[in-house]
Amino acid sequence: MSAAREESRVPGREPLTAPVEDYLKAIYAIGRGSGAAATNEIAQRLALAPASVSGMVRRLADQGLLAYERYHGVKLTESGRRAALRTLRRHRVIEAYLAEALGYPWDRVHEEAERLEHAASDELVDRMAATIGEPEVDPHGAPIPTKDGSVDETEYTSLADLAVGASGVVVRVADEDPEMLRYLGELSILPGKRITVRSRAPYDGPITLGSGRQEISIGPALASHVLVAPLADRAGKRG
Amino acid sequence: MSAAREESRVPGREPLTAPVEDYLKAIYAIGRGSGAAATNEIAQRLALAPASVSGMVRRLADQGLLAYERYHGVKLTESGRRAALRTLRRHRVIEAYLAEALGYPWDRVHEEAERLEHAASDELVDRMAATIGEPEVDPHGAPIPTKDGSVDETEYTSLADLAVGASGVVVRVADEDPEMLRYLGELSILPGKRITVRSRAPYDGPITLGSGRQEISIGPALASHVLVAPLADRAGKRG
DNA sequence: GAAATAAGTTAGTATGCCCTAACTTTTACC
DNA sequence: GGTAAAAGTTAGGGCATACTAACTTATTTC
Ligand SMILES: [Mn+2]
Ligand SMILES: [Mn+2]
Ligand SMILES: [Mn+2]
Ligand SMILES: [Mn+2]
Repeated sequence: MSAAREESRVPGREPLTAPVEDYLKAIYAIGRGSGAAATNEIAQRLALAPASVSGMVRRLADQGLLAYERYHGVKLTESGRRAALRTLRRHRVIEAYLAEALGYPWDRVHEEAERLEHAASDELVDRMAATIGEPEVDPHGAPIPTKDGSVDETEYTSLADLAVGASGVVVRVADEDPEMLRYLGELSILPGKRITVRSRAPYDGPITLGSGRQEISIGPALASHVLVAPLADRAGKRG
Repeated sequence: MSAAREESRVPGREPLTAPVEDYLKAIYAIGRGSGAAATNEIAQRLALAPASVSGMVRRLADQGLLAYERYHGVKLTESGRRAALRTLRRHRVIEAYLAEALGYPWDRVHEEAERLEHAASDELVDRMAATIGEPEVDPHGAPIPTKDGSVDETEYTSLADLAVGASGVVVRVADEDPEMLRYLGELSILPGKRITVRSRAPYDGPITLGSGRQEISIGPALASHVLVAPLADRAGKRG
């Protein structure tokens, strides 16, 4: 009868499980900028059956991490967003630390971080960040959320969308596919690299790029995974 | 009907879960030197109900990790022992790395390692070990198993068992209780320290130690958690 | 060696997270 | 705006891991 005897249901006090953290990250990534995330999209990202997502999403909504409207997708609550960003910070600090302090190649940090992000304490993550000089981006150029939960949400243009003749600086590449990362490395399409779109063949044809003094040609599927900060240069943006 | 269609039951190929790894470590620790581990003792170490241990132990035996005789405890099989030592290596390398490379205080490495040991890949652990110069012991003096699964199993004397007048070098202290570790640190009872037993009061009374040029007095409960390598010195071992 | 105690097991239940199959709701299209 | 396709949910399981309560086996004690 006394309230003190009841299950103490302070939401957000108990540590989240690894699956829960991965759901929140996925939902954050899909709905970045407050959009809603669809069940099927979550399922695809996490390689789960849609039915599994329906179940989990309901539990997360009960815990106050999501706003869920049946048949209409989910959105992170403020509490869910904070949790997502905490995991994202862990993930990216760990990636940066592995690359910087332990010589991990950039194509293998993601997989390792995907597990460690659920096991590392805040203190460890903070020590890692301090040791490598508080980096602002991970090895793939993704911004690292701060401890207080803010993050740069600038939306960049993909190389696939950059106009012919335009130039940009590579700011970020997709981090999940090791083979793709190795290939980008070979082409030295790396964060910081300046690139100009020379031509684009029709019907999803190859995109020819000027990078340094070489000319390289990539498909649009690859180009779409490279984000650039456009530069206003001689060629302008007409295309 | 074809054997190839059957569930492929190659034992020891699928990665072990965190609980399983912790069971194996506990069983190894209890039965070090091939003794058997009792259900209640496993339960106590892992802070679980004995009934839970009965259940888990059966599954582990089915997987070939344990030899289990109902009502008579368990022993690690060769495969179980290998798995236990792999986890132990991870745990101890991680502890050493946290202390050495990230400035973690020795009283907090254990808890962090207890989680990371299940998430770190072999490659990460090997890189950590290489980075800090392939240490042979963790920060509490426990020997680090090698990659091929061998480990120094020397049994040391506890300070509680050292004869009055005898001296020894501290080789290892219990690693689980942070408060105890902080206290030992204050007393500078650390691995490498040379200590002489000056006197021992009866009825579990205090043990007086000479350490450096100071004299300190500790209870037998604490002394039992400090392992020493006895020195044959002037005082000898009579006591 | 029988009774008392300690140790260990089984039965039954819970929770988290996943699955497939069958159903319902939404949406897209003519 | 009715129907087909797509998207999403529910129903019904499975497995791993834990718990408590009740029972069984082993050990200790007199
Ligand atoms: Mn990543
Ligand atoms: Mn993850
Ligand atoms: Mn430890
Ligand atoms: Mn552990």
